[in-house]
Amino acid sequence: MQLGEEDIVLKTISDVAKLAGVSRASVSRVINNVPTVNEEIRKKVLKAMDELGFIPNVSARNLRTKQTKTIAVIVPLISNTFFSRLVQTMGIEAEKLGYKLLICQSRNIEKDELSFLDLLKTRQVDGVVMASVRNSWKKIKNYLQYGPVLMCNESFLDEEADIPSIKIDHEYGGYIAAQYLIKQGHKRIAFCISGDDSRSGLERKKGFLRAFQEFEIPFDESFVMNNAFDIESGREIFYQLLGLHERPTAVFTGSDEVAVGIISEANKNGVKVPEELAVVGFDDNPIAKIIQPSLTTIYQPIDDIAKTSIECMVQVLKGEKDFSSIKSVNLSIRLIKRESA
Amino acid sequence: MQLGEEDIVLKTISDVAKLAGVSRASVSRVINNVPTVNEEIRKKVLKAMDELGFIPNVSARNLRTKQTKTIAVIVPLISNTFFSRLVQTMGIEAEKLGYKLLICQSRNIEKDELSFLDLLKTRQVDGVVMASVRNSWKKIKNYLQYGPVLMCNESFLDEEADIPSIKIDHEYGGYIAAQYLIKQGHKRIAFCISGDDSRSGLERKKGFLRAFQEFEIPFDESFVMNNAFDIESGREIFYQLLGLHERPTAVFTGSDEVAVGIISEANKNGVKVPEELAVVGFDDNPIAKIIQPSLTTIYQPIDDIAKTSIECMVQVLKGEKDFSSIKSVNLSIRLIKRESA
DNA sequence: CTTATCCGAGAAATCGATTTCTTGAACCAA
DNA sequence: TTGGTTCAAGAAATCGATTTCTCGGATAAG
Repeated sequence: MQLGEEDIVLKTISDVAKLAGVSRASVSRVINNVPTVNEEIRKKVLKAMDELGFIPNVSARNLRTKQTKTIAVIVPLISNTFFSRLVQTMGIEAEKLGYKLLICQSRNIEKDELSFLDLLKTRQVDGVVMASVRNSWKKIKNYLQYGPVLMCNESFLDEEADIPSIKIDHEYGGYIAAQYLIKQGHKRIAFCISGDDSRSGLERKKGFLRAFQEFEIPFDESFVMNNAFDIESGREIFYQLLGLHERPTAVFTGSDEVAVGIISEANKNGVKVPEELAVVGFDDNPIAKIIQPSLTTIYQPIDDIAKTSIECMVQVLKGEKDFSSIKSVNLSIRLIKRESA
Repeated sequence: MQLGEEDIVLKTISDVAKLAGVSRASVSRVINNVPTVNEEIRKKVLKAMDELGFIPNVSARNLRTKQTKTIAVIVPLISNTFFSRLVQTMGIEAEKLGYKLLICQSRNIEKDELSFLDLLKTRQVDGVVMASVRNSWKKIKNYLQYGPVLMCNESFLDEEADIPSIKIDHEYGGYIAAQYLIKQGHKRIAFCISGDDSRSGLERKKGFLRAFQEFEIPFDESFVMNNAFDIESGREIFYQLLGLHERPTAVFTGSDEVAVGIISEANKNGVKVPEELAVVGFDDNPIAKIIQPSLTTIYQPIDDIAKTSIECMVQVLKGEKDFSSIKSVNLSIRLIKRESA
């Protein structure tokens, strides 16, 4: 028993009704601002609520109204700066619109991802925004019947996948990065990806390869570097690049962190950036300007992605928009030229 | 009406009971693994649940059990790397212990902070971890009657504040930073703080000043830099430092980001670090190793702080520990010497 | 063989709101 | 005066679980 616990008696709507001398229904009407309620009754109820320090029990309301005013967002891990920025803006936007944001970290584990989607089934959240997808379309599809699921900066390669997505054009991002490097005379360009189950990574690769095709340059699959997701993995990749029998003259990473890890290690090993190794990142993270040489990268409108996703989800939840009518949107990106390439 | 919405009929415990030919109570017993339930009944219920694809409604359970298995954590903004790391670990730890973590961003707004504490009153969360505090002890105190509130890396200067805190010793951190710089011969050292309502910042300042006293060096209050919280503000502070009539030879910041902003701008302006301006950070963020020159900083055991906070909260919520019996803990920190000082 | 005890499962109450249904007063028209 | 509307407010049902209460059968003790 906690100290003072016995003193706390949470007041219910019935207590308020009794004190005000009205019915529970009337109290509920006052709480929910039903306009037809008589001014005198409203006053009595308000006074009673105030006297008792009444606070409505949200679980009871959730049960009855079948909604929780909560949106879940699934990300791999939140400490990655892209995701922390994304989730920060989503949280603020959700708050503004009267919703709570439940942040779920899947750690890229398929099973965990699904267990977070279960929040929909168990009615703990009203909708889910997936900023990370590892499961197949077939698995995800099943959840759509329980509530709206929105993709955020991710999508399915699967042609038949029919789900809206708020994202940037990753394919185009890969394309302009490769094009820029090729035009600077590079022919051996490495490509970094977090894993072969990264949807956005694969799309970037698609665009990347398209540029190679367009310029009729062959691409060597051994130049694909896996497990690239943070500074530390960037460091390791630098050494892998060194070890390749034909060393690439440039590298394109799916995140600024990886790029920074590579540059940092290059600096330590006396490999000159960009002369001996050009580096292009992705995101335009604050460290892109800090690192020396500063990082050429592809700017992503994170706040836009976040805001649009939440706005869209809330519109659906409020019934202002039909889920099936949501159009996927591609937000624009651009190459930011700095010193590293 | 959404497509297919009319098809979804969520099954309830009554449906399961009917199909299995048992009472609702028995179904509930099976769900909650009550050991006394007959094996045959258990099987029938399990089979029925499976057949119907039954998923329990959590709002109903929450209402009845008066708990939500959710912990709220209040942070200023999540994109700050310290807080994103903190919250990442908290989230994973909470998940492990069967709890959800609701991340609340106060943006250092007092009113918002209180409105998140209201989640306790409305029974939307079982407990609150405050990793950011702007309100006075008097205000916070009122919420303790509604559930456990734990401080995380923050505390009240107010002597009578009686609330447990899992934190590092900020005072000591400020002390060792100042001591280190003073021993290197610095006498004019600037001190950065996010604002004069930052509890942890004020504690660091206390320790910082203690070192000055110990070495009998006067401290000039004009060397206190306010509004220091991210890279950008670090940049601005660099120029403020330049503008001081007697330029400091060293600066101690409350976060690595601020330090990095200062160093970055120093590099651009040809001010040599550490020769002309020594810099000491706080946290040991990954960028501390990346920046050139690398950053001397004070290591904080973020994961420890996060894990301990959540473990502690869960123990209280599970009734394994009495809230009033929780002891505040000070986790150890240490100076990491690199090139910037 | 009878009575006391135990125990598992069903019946019913409960959590605290919202929402539907019902009622009676007020008002108007015939 | 009577019958028909209208409408605000009260009564009761409802959301979907958990938990307490109750009961009857099985077992043990006398």
